[in-house]
Order: sequence, then structure tokens, then C-alpha cells
Amino acid sequence: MRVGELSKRSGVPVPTIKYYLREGLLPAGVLTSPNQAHYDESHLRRLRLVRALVDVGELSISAVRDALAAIDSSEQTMHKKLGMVQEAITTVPNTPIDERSVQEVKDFLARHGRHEDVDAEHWEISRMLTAVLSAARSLGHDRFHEQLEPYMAALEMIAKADLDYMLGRAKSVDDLVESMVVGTILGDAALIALRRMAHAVESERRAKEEDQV
Amino acid sequence: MRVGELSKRSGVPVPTIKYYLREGLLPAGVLTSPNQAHYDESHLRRLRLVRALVDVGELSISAVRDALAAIDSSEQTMHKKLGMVQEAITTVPNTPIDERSVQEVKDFLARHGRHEDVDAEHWEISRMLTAVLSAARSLGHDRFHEQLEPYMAALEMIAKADLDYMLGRAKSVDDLVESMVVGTILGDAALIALRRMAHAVESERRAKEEDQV
DNA sequence: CGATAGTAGAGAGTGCCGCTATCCACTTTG
DNA sequence: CAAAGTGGATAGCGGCACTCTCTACTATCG
Repeated sequence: MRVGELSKRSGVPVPTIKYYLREGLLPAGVLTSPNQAHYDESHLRRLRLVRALVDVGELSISAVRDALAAIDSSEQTMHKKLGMVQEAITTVPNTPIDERSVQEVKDFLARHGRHEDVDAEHWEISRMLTAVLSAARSLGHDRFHEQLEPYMAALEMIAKADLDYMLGRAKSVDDLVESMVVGTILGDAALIALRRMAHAVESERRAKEEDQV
Repeated sequence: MRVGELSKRSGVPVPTIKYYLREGLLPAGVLTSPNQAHYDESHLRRLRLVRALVDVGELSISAVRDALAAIDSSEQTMHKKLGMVQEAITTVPNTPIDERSVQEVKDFLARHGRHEDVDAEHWEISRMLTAVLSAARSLGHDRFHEQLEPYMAALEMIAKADLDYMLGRAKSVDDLVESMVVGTILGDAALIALRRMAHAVESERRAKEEDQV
């Protein structure tokens, strides 16, 4: 197909597709003459992935580029792949850090199977967590870190479901990494939405309970 | 204190503070003369809240304004307050919707205590969920909605912990709404970080297991 | 007392980001 | 054949979150 059809099928305007091509988010089509190129289903698929990362994941164009690089790279172990995906996908809030939060994160990591190897300073995820706890403390929420325990208990269940899903879907190696990206990004959004729902349901439940008393 | 000290104590540049004042994110100080104003601890607190919402929550300035309006409003029931907070805080991805996803969300809501009153079309949260499922389907993940069940099971636990936290902290009514905002925004970020951690831990665990076999 | 630094308020300017618009020399399609 | 569409490249645009600049003051230090 040509760019017009790609545009129609994806809902993305032609100039935007050209922009993504320039930015390297989308591989060029096969040229049949100096000003004609053919695109196939893989382009459509990739284009939809880009849109999902931008619209749902709210990734910047350069973060999308990193995520796609992770997908396209030929890393061996699942573990390393997941690391690359996470690196590309997560952004650490740029906020002042306080020392007590750093310690809290270290303690937390020690309690949850990350004692040895990992240097917390250089692991993006742990820096993100530290930033959150620091922000909480600066707002007077200095016991916020206690919430992490119930969170982690629940998230272990979720992580199992996630990995089952990712591994279950993957028919090829490329598929696996793509599932990681999609599962992580869409999962984040789904989690946030469901948490809001659960809040609404629970607050309603408590309101009714109080009525009856 | 004057604006310079407010800046020093919060880490926010003076011009930015002035910008927030203009945008109505921060109430004006008390004027002691035509070009001198005094700010107090409440301004500092509010300023830090704004930064947390911007830096950690990645809210836009206008979303922050809405969130603060929710905090400052004098709504009665906790339930309605929570609704306002959620409305202000959540942004629905702007992405094409397909009908099957709409139906899946409806079914899901019916299964989880939202059968009666709520019209799903107008509840932001359910529109967000629909957007996520639609994006998933467009990427070929048409069974993604099955993940929602294990997610919701875990989130019910989390929601209980969240409400306990919010209600437990609040010493006044204003406090409660602020706790909702902070708990929701920081909780989102913490949840995302911990989910990444849990993924890493679980994928490591599975890799080791496989080694032993 | 004067020199220096800080201030409120308001408008204009900046830098970045994610697109759009325009143009050219072509093909393809009806 | 004319009209519509295309690849490629460069320039432009609109929004956003600041940041700068300016004026007419006020506070403070030596």
C-alpha cells in the first residue's frame, strides 16, 4: 500500500507519517521508483504501536524511539530485554531528593529480593521510587513509605499475571519484547484506571456502611 | 516571608512563583505596601503541592488548577469530593474507540459493583479504560481485557489500604481532600515503579528456575 | 544618608516539542 | 490527458511552561 492508504487505515495524517519516517519511528517503505514506495502490514502495525505509546503511554517521540530500539535490538535473555524496555519507558521525576527516602528505598529493596547486585543509585526504577517518597515527605507525608508494603503484596500477584500474559502471547522473540512494551504501557494505564474505580467503589461502600450504623 | 525566601525554601525560582501567582495556582500574599507582600507556611505548602503535581504527577498547569479547585471547594460528602479529585486528575487518552471494547468495559463494570446508576459513557475513568482496551485491540491484543480481573482483585486490596491511609491522615476536611490528591498522584507513581520492580524480580525468578531444570 | 538589593505586577519573549504546510519533480489513476 | 497523489526536504506553527524585562517602588546595610 502507499502512504495514503496507510494513513486511512491507521487514522494518522499523512504529514505525521512523514514526520515519523524522518524521526526514524517508522522504517522507510520499499521504493518502486524515485517517488513511490510500498508499505506493508508491518508498517501499519508499527505505526499503531507508535500511536499507542504516544497517546496512551504519553511517551515523548524520543522515548518512543528508545522503546522501538529495544524491540528491534537482538538482546539474548528475557531479563536483559525487560531491562532495556524499562529503561526506555520510564521517566524519573526531576525533583529534590532527601536522604531518608534514599534509605527507605534501600531497606525496601533489601526486603524484596534485590539485596545483592543492584546498585540502587543507578537503577532508574529505584530512583523513581526515591523521588516519589521524597515528594511525599516534602508534603508532610512522611509515613507514605508504609504504603509500599501492601502495594508490593498486591503487585506480586499482578506481576505474575503480567509475565504469564507476555510469555503466553509471544510466538517469536520480537513478539516477546513487543508484548513487554505493550503490556507495560497499557498495563500502567489500566492499573491507574482500575485503581480509580476501586477507590470509587470502596468509598461508596464505606459511605453506605456508615449510613446503616 | 517574602518571595525570595519562599523561593529558597521551596527550590522554585522567583519568576516561576510569580507565574504561578498569575495563573492562580498560588494565592496572593498579604500586601503590606503596594509592592511588598508577605507569604506564610500555607503558601510554602501549596507551592510544594503544585510542584509535586507537576513533577511527579506530570499534570499540566490547568489540571493542577482544577485539582486545587477541588481541594478548595466546599463539597460535602467524601464520595463527591473523590469524584471531583478524580475528574481533575485523570486525562483520557485521545484515541479511536471500538465497540467491542465499550461492551467489555460495560460487562466489567457490571461485574464490579457499578451496575446501576453510573452511565459509563460519561464517567471519565470508564472512558479511559475503554481507550486502553481499544488501543490494545488495535495492536492485536484482543484478550487484554482478561488481565483486568487479576488486576482488579489486587487493586481492591490496594484501594482499601489507600482509603485507610487517606482517612487516617486527615485531621480536617481540607486535609482529607488534599490527602486524596496526594495519595492518588503519588500512589500512581509508586504503583508504576513497584510494578516495574515486581516484573524484574519475577522475571529473574523465572530465569533462575529455568536454569535449575 | 546614600548605595545596593529586593519586590509586585504585568507584558513580551524564549525554547522546545509535535506536528503541519509548502514546494518540487515526479507517478498513478480515472 | 488532466487531476490527484507521492517521496523528500525545508520552513512554519501553535501550545505550553516558563523566563525576561521593565517600572516604580521598599527594605536594608554601612
